Amino acid sequence: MRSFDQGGVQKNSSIPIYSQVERIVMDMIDSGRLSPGQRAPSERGIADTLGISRMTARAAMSSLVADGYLYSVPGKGTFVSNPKMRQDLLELTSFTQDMRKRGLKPGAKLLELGVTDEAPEKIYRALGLSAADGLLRIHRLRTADEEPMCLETSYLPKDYFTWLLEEDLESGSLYRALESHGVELVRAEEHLEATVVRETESELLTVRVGYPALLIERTSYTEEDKAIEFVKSLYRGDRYRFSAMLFKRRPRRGGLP
Amino acid sequence: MRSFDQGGVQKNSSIPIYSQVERIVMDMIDSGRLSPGQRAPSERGIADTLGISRMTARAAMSSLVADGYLYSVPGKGTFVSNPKMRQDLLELTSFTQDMRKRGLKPGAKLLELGVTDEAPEKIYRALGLSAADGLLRIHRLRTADEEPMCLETSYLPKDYFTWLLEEDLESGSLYRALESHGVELVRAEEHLEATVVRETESELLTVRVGYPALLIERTSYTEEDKAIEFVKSLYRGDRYRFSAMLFKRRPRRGGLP
DNA sequence: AAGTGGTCTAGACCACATT
DNA sequence: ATGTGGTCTAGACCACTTA
Repeated sequence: MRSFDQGGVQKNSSIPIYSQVERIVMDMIDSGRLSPGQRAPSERGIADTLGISRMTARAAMSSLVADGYLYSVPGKGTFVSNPKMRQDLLELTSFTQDMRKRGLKPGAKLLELGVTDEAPEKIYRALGLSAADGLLRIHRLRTADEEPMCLETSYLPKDYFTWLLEEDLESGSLYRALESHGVELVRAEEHLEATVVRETESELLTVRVGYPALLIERTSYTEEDKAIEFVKSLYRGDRYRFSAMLFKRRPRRGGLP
Repeated sequence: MRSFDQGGVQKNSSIPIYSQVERIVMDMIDSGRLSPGQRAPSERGIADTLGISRMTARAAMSSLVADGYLYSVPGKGTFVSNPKMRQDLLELTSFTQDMRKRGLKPGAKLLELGVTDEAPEKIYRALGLSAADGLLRIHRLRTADEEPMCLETSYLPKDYFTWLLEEDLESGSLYRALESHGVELVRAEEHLEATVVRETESELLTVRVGYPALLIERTSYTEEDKAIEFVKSLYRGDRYRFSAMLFKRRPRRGGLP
């Protein structure tokens, strides 16, 4: 357990001990002191060195296994995963974060911000509203490195978010604005389909009519499963690529042995 | 804890108790005895009724929370998630399974099956091979309800899979064939982008040139992180829609309080 | 024989919600 | 005051791998 000598955990911190242990192990991975394929400290080793219970050490390691950073082999140990496998390929991010992660500078040009009564019925349904409810519509051209990337139209229930009309949505992220008002989106359902650029969109995206484009519809939810936002985004096909990691479903046992 | 009266757990089964509890709770959800939004049995309640430790009951419930079937609210209880939230929207499936899930009848027309020396360098890299290695190429037109759905080209390392040349890949699934030979793919990385149908593809997909299409590239891996298969699929834009569920990354605390 | 992850127990204290 | 999930402890037994 030499590798653990340097750091310890604070037992009376507001941060759970297992979280502190997760961080310690992640730091070992990120700093390269633990390489892919290499064996991570054992649960008992961590517990002894840090003076904590094995179950607490195990909670930390299990969490890292669940997130794909480590994998465990019964009888042998816990090992560091291949980096490719632990890429967060399906994280809920804002356009701003997404572009930054791709190494591009995000930007926005506000095209429309207002209240509307007319929207496809699908949108009311996604937000759990009736056609009588008002909607806030935010229409923006999103840029990456100052070049047009996508056309984005967001819909939110008007009643809760009228304050958004006062917000600066060109320089700041909509998600940041929501969070600073205590609204946190934790889940989203996305549907992607291929389409082509139409005349009204052609000029704004600076590509010719008929150019390939990715149409993404996203419905975002809070922790309490309340739908807050419906976004329709039209990405230039030549500039945007969507990545995902798929996993085979873990069979849930418990039937007949 | 009335709701638990009927079933019990077998303490000496080879199936872990927490797995049995997971199954019991899932059955309550699937059968409708527990509805979305409703409170699930408490950890202590489960423990008392089934005569197990609370930590074991908690392991079951935490697992169901992690998988999105339940969500917990500290101080209040654990509740059944909205069904939409627990759809396995990003499961690794074969074309065959995917179409069946969409209620369509899958089919395949074998266009080419053979060994090749010439493939884009990207494919060798994805499979961890060198250009000197031989590749198996399977080119198929995939249909759904007898209508063209996508053009699919699969590449596999030749050395391990020459037996595939004898396989019936029109009526059967490639994944099924692999599994029956002990090769199980458990993870895949997918990249999606919008494109348009070109002349060579137009006739096979029975859509005109310039029609929107979704290009999907998938690299599939075994449990041991060995890349087995690279697939390039061109889906008709009007027939195929890709769905995904995104989650906000759980912040990993542990820095300064 | 020693070490490992996987499972399980019977308690405990906390912050928070509800009543 | 009671019940809830969240965290933590100090043990235990098992099946497995490695030496």
